[in-house]
Amino acid sequence: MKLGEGVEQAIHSVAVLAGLSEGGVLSAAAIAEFHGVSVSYLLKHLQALSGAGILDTVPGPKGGYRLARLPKDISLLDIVLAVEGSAPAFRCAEIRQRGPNPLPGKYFTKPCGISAAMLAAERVYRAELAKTAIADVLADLAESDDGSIAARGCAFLALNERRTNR
Amino acid sequence: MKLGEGVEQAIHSVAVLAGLSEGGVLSAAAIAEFHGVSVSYLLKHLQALSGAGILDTVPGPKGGYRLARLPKDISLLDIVLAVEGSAPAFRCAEIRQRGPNPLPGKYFTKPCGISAAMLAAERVYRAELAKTAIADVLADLAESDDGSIAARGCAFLALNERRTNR
DNA sequence: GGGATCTTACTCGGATAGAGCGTGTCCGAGTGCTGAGGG
DNA sequence: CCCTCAGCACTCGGACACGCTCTATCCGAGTAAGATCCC
Repeated sequence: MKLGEGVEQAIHSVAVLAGLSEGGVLSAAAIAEFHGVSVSYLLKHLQALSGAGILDTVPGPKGGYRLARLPKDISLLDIVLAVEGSAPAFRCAEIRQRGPNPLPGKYFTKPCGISAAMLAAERVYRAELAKTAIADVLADLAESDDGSIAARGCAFLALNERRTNR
Repeated sequence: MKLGEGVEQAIHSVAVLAGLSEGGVLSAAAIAEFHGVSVSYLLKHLQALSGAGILDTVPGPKGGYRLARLPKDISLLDIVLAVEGSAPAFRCAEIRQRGPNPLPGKYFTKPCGISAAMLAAERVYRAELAKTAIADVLADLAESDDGSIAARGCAFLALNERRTNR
């Protein structure tokens, strides 16, 4: 029951990317510097997000990343699944079918009740994450912020945002 | 986002232990054989359950494990937390406070909205697990079972259950 | 002066080492049973 | 025959290697910008 550290980096990266204007991109190096993390490592997760269709990439000089969808259409679940993989956390190995005197498989047509309960809890978890979009997170932040955090973000964007003709 | 393999073993072990009669115990070796898993490894998790107050241990020859509470008072969450630890899956490292131009900490009195959303989802997950008790799992199994699975379990218990005077 | 072309520098992308944690195993401490010996 | 006591075998408990995933890093392929050269 542990989430990798890259999840936090990925979510924050998406949040920052949500702040740039139409047609603007941000290089991975800039995002990494803003968060004080390793560039190479952040790239790994940005690539995962790109592969999942959450981010678009612009290659070449003056290239970088930008959102592929609107912030309101990117949920936390999308990001978590892209980075951590979509495999369920609980995997039933059907150990009840092992042991010295295993029953024929026909008696185990119904999935294990334990597995069902665990997966049900996981569905609830994912549903909760799916309810929260990046746009919601930004809205909550703007509400509690007196302007300082937003100002720092804007200053960073003004310095590092790149316009692209595509 | 991954649960250890021991969680499944632990839950099934508790389910088996729920089937023995008042005052009966089951050795770790018997449980491991029934599930076809390593004895030494299962012991690790049984000890965790014991330390969490879910199981009682009876030392010495003819000793073993038994439930410390009624099956209806043991939730899946109890078992998962005992085996996996109670630390939250998502840990906020506050990377938004890092980087080249960090703001003073006083601007970050409110917890990170991202962290709040992730932890909220986790609370929902745990609440769902807490709703399901071992007794519920056994009841569901008895409902879909034609008797074969229960019969195998009873045969195993009759062979390996030990009476203790304590 | 304008346009095409070549070089160049910068970007992302995938393949490659190292660390931490889960997995699997082992040996030691503790305890109740069991048998022998004495009363 | 019954009680006491010592030995013992079996149990759980904690300490010890191994493998895999996550973390962190490097080098290579691709591309658009910019300078250069020709018309």
